[in-house]
Amino acid sequence: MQNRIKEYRKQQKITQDDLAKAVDVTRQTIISLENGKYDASLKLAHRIAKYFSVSIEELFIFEED
Amino acid sequence: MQNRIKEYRKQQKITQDDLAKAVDVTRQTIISLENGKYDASLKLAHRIAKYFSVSIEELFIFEED
DNA sequence: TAAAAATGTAAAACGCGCTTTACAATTTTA
DNA sequence: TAAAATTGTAAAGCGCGTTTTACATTTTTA
Repeated sequence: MQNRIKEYRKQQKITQDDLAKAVDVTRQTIISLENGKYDASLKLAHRIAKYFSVSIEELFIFEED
Repeated sequence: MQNRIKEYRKQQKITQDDLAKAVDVTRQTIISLENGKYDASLKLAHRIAKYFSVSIEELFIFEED
C-alpha cells in the first residue's frame, strides 16, 4: 500500500523526527511507512491523517483488488 | 477502539458470515472486531468501509487522546 | 568545504491482527 | 417446540507493525 506521508510532510516543511514526535511513534516507524516497508495500523493512520488535517482515505492509497 | 460494524451489518440485514466473505476474512475476524477484541488492520478497515459505502472515520470510532 | 542536520539501513524483540478448527450457546424459523 | 441458522468462545500459530539501538549515508548550512 502506498501513502502520501512524505509528500504532506515536505509540504509542511517538518522533519521525520518532528512528525514522529507529533504522532507519538519512533522516527524509524515514519521512515518505514514513508518507504513502504509496511502499512500503518488503523490508529496510527488516524493520528497521522489528523495531524495533516486530511482523511485516512486521502493520505493512504488503497489499490484496487 | 470502538466501531459501528455490527450496526451497519444489521442495517443491511446480512450475517457475520456474509460480511466475512464479502471482505475476504474469516467469520472469527468479524466476531472479534464487532466485539472489540482488537482493531482492524488499515487494509481491512478500508474494505469494510467500502463495503458499507462509508468512510473509515465514519465506521471506526477513534477516541480522543 | 567542513560541520551539523536529516535521512537511511540493519537486526533483534514483542504484541497484535488474522487464521484455523472445533465446539457451545443463542436466536430464528418451520 | 424441535431443527436450523446465527452468534459466541477457546486456543494455538504465523506474520506484520512498532520499538530500540547503533551506525552509515546524504543533504543542508555556516
